[in-house]
Amino acid sequence: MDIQETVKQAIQQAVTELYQQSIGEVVLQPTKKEFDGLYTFVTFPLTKALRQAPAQIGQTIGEWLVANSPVVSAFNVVQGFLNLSIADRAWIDTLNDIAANDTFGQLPDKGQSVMVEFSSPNTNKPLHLGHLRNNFLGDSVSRILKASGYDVVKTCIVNDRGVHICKSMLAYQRFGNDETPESAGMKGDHLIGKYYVLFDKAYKAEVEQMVAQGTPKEEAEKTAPLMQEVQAMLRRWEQGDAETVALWKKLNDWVYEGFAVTYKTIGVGFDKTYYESNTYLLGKEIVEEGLAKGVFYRKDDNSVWIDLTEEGLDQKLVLRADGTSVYITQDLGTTELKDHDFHADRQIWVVGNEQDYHFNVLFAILRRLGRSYAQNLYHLSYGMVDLPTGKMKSREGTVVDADDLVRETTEAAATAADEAAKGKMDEFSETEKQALFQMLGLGALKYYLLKVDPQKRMQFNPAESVDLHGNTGPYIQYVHARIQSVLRKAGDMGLATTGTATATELDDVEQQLVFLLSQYPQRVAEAGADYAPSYIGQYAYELARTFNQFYDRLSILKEIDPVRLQNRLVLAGAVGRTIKSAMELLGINVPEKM
RNA sequence: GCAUUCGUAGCUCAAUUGGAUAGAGCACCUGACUACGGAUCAGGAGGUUUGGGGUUCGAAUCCCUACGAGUGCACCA
Repeated sequence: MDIQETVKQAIQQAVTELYQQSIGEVVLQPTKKEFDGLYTFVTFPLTKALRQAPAQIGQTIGEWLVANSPVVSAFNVVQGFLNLSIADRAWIDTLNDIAANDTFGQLPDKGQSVMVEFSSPNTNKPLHLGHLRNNFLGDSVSRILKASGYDVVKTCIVNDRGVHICKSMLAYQRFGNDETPESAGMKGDHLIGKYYVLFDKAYKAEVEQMVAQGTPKEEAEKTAPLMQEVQAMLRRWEQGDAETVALWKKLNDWVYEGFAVTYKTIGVGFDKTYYESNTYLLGKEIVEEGLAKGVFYRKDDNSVWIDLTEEGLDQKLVLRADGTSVYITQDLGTTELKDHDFHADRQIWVVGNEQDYHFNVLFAILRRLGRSYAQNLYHLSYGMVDLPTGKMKSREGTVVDADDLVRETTEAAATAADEAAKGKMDEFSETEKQALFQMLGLGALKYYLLKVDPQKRMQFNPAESVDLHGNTGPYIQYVHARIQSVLRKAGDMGLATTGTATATELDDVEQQLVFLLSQYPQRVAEAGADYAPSYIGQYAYELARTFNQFYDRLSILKEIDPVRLQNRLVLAGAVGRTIKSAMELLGINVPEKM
């Protein structure tokens, strides 16, 4: 059993014996650095039940613990805070348990499955910075849930049909001259994005001209010839017109080829991909069902609605007067489809917070319809990414392209390595170097986007995102490389780098390191429960930073006492593996050398 | 206008969910290298947690209010 659990039970027993009362769940917090001890028990909440002053309770329980618990070695009381020190022996046992555990951080199987939907791109333009936050979040949350003991299914729903792709198709038809990704020397997604921009320009010019000739702006936007043609094209697509469908397939395939390259580079993938062209007609049967159940109602014009004012929401249209479906109708259908396909115990959507209202409505409708899975749906809503110059706006060309960004961070890592590596990578081949630079660049980028609480809006500062110092991905990667270097050297010296630590005493910073290691499974569980990769990022940084302090204050290989030396090697190994594990939960790889 | 999220050091973010003197990084200043990897470490300076009220042993966190910002309020997706 771990130390924390042992201490909690000892406190419960102490209260029972000393006060003849039982308290509920005992909460321990890490002791603040300026005080002695590693665990703190707050006694204020007990004053009423135990009818004693907080400090007195702390003193009484503390004395009992030192006398009766083998793991508690000392205590001090500050006001209502009981700070507990733990015996070195207990920490060394803990370290050995961790070192011997090949799957440390992997929590027991929960026997439940979770479906995580993320990425979900449109096929009319390449991925940008906002998509990266979405992809990294979805990927990391999937990994964390898996480590938390869930069976995870990663899904993506590609928005491959509709007005937006028709705009690119029309522009390509007009101005494309049969250009291909090969002939243009562009990735397919970028090529199609180019035509999307071209459409927008031509369309705006038309509208402007009409306005100049006296047409009201709103009317011009609707009746501009290009817009009319796009609408006509969408209708032809929906009717299955062969030529239109062929063009649509050709352009979408180019986009998928481009996306595939990006996904491969950033290390993200899916177990199942849905295409909206296959699912956009779903949901109508559910509308029929809702009408029959009286959950929906039909207006005179034949449109179908639901009244959600009781839930604090509005009246919402679920089917148009002409019988066609809207966004929410589709989502009702796809949610049902996903449930049918996988029967997951929970469905999660990683979607930006601009759609908070949409998901409130979606979940409310499914509850009204009495779907058994409706209680287990969760919208992982994340904040927008701003630039130092303000919001990203595709119209104003201030969008940061994902491929460009990954390339730039990789180049920045290469530049930095020239200055910092000082010959450590001399034996690397050119491809090994490139692989390392990409690992570091991506590590910097992923860590930068994941260290912030997902729910919060965040600012993207390009200079900070490629920084290698301080609270960054490469800092943590560096510590891993550093540990591996020490272990390699120890191997060269003929020292055993695995095995059991037999020391009886620990330095403060060693104790602190083992304590941090022991917290890892709990942090994984919390990150899973809150869908918060940021917890893992902060943990990895704290562990790496504490290791650097340990490394600076105490020598490993120059330690003359063989018992202490062995202890430090086991400790370093365990820290290295835990850093690697934590970074994997963020989708970040760590190097052996850098 | 209605709904909703948010406001913490110069900047970017934390704060174990109501606990101790609010912590990190960047930037700035000062120290430590013929090194177990200095892509590091140690120290300094930097705060009325947007303002004002309230709840209690205790508030950045909960409630009210003012101000400021984001997002949503389509028969688009």
